Amino acid sequence: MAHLARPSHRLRPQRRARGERGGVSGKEIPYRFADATPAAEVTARFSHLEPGGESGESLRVAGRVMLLRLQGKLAFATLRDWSGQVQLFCLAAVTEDFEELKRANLGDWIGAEGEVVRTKRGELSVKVARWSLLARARGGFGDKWRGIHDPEVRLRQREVDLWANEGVRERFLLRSKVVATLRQLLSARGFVEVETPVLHPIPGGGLAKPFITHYNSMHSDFYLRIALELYLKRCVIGGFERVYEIGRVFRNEGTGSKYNPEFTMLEAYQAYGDYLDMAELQEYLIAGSAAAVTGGTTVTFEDRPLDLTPPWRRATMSEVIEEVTGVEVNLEMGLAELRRLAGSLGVEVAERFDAGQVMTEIYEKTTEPNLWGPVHVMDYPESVSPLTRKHRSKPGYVERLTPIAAGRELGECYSELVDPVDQRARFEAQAAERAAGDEEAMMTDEDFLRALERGMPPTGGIGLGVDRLVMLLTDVHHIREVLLFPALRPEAQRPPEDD
RNA sequence: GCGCCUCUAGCUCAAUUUGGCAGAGCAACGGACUCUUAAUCCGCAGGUUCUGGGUUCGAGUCCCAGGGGGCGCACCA
Repeated sequence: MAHLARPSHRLRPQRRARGERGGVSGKEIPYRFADATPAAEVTARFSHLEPGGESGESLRVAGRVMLLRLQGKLAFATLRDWSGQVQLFCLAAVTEDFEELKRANLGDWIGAEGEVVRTKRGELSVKVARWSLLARARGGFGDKWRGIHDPEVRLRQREVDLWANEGVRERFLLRSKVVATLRQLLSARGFVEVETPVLHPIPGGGLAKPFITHYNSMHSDFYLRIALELYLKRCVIGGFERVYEIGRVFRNEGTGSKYNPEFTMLEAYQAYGDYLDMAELQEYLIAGSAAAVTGGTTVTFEDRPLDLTPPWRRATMSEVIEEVTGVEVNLEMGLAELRRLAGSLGVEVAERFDAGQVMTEIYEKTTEPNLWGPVHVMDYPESVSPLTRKHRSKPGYVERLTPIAAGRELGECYSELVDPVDQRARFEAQAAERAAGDEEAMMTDEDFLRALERGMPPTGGIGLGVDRLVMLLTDVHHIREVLLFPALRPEAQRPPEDD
């Protein structure tokens, strides 16, 4: 925000002018305000009260003053709590400390007690007999009609955004419902929720650059987890046949409209299942979340309808590439031909890429953003999937499938690699990649290999990007809109206030 | 990291395409008002136009540099 750079003494006249109404300061702030009725409940319970009607029933409400309409010996305040809004109707002859109440600031928290009435103009109100100031608000909270649009304030001072701007609280409430719904849906299928370490001695389970931290008492560096996978698989080996975790993972990457360095991942593993079983589970979770928060399985995204009703179409990577580009692409044609095709499609590929990496690059650049879907894209090349089991019938491919909706990858489904010998070979291939300069390649995890040697049954796994799912369901196009406190550059040093 | 855009009152925004006294609404402050709904009305304040430099008789406006912010690209989910 531009004015942060301005010397503070220039701001002082305005700072002084704001929030300086003195009267309410005489009120003592109580330690509690019990038994408040939520505004939404007041609205519902007295919906049949006629204009001008008096309910004869007194109750207490509490919330934040959003608007004040002062009218001499009358005053109206719009009070907002978590559930909704209700009007306070204050009369000089009825309301204790009436003159004090008129000096409330916008943003103040107030608790009030009085009879529920409906005004002559039809607004359901609490006719305030007694009231308490619960908190004073100081500082500019934006235009009362248009709110605050400065992204710098909205994101760095999210508490302001949450109450000053329409729809923001609702979006985060919806996010909470989505997460709760995912837990219910998984629980209904017998999945057990566990919590695994965030600090990893070796970052595994995905391809990404990790954050490094230091554990003093162990005199060694640890990594913030980039995935949940390896510990969850060890739970399966230990006998948790259906297990999941919803947790934060961390990847040392730039930010963007779809990227935040920490994000919330759901991973679930199901013994005796394969990637097709997991595709069904994905649909169940995604469509179930949509139904829980929107009432249906068709959502609107970017003004286009998106029907998430299961079952979704399944198509191979080769099929969808050909549909979108008109060009046939597959591993069988070999590295040289794949490179030639990539060039003709305008896709740049690194020197060290093998056939599978080139094919995946072509898919991600040309095809995925153009798949409205929803569709499950299946049969990925083996070289880009080091923890996935080889395809049962197609050499060079693995049993991996990604649910795509609105051109976005929402998650992953796998037939998990359960063979310790194969797994060791994949780790060694990754080590070679790493030696060749790929910072995202995996490190060999001997603990995990030893676990696999204890015996892992055929297992299906899924990953689901919770943030992206919420974006899809709320029709927002920046991940910051679904993260309460997104990663931001540290705030510019503000000159000290000298008053 | 590279490209494009942007920065005016506490907030939201104006300020003749092509330089000519920096404005409005809301908020704040003082006042009026017993049924308001972004209440209304009267009054009063509030500005280093992000910073620094340049061109010019004159710069919010044009040029250069720096800073904050946004959006694309790239790595990634």
